[in-house]
Amino acid sequence: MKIASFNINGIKARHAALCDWLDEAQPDVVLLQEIKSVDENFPRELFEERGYNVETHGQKSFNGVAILSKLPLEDVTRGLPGDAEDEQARWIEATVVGDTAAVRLCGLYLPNGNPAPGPKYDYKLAWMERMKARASDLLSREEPALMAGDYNVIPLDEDAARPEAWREDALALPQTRRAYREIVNLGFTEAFRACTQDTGHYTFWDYQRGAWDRNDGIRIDHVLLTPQAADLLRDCRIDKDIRNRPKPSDHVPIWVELDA
DNA sequence: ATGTCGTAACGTTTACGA
Repeated sequence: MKIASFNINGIKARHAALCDWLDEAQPDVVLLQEIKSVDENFPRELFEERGYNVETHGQKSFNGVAILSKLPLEDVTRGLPGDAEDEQARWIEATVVGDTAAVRLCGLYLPNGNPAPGPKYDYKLAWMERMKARASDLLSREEPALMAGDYNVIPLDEDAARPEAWREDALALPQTRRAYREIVNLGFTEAFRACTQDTGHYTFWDYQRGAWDRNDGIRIDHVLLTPQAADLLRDCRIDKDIRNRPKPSDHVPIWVELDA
C-alpha cells in the first residue's frame, strides 16, 4: 500500500498538477494539506473519476486537509481533539483496510508558528501538546497507524541546507524540536530516517530567492509510524523532481510503501 | 529591489499567511 503526503498549497491553483502526479505515482492513499478551500468547492470529481474516495476537512482561504483513497475510507473524523474552540482545519483521520492489515491514517497540517515568540507560536506549541495526546492514544491501540503531513518542524540541523538561516525560526527553535521529539519518543518511527541516513534530502523550498535552484531546502514533511506500522515499512521516498514542473507547490510529496 | 505565491475582497490593488 503506497501512502503519500503532499502539501499542495491551494487546490484551486494545483488540481491539474496534482492529477498529473497522481496518474504517474499511482498512490493508493494521499493525505493533502493546505487545500485552502471549503469542502463544497473541493474538485472531488477530478479524483473520483480516477478511482479515489474523497474526504475533506476544509475552511475558507487557509489551511484545510483532505484524504484521497482508492480503498474505502472508514471511521472518518475531522479536527484535532482537545480544543473545542479551535476552528482551524488541520487534522483528519480515517481507516483503510488493506490485504493484510487495517491502517489508521492521520493527515495533519501543523501550525507554522511564526513569528516566534508570539501568539502564533503559542498556538503551535499548544497544538503540538494536543497532538502528543492524540499520538499517545494511537499508540495504546497497538495497531498499524501513521501520522503524515506538513509538520512545520525541521527536526535537526542536518534537515536544512542552511541551518543557520532557521536558527530563530518557529520551524527550528529548540522548543519546537523538543516538542517534536516528545511525540516521536512516545514510540514512533520516523519513516524517512528509517530508510535513509543521508543528509541533503528536503521536502520544501521557498519560492523566494531561487531556493529551489540552489537546493536551499528544508525537510519538514514527515511520516511517523506506530511500531505495528513500522513493522510493515518497505520504503519511504521524496518525489522531489516534480518541483521542476510549471506552477509547482513549494512542497513535494513524501510517501511510504507498507506491506498492508 | 527586501529575487514569491495563493487566496479573498468594497478587486484593475491590497492584505494576509506562508
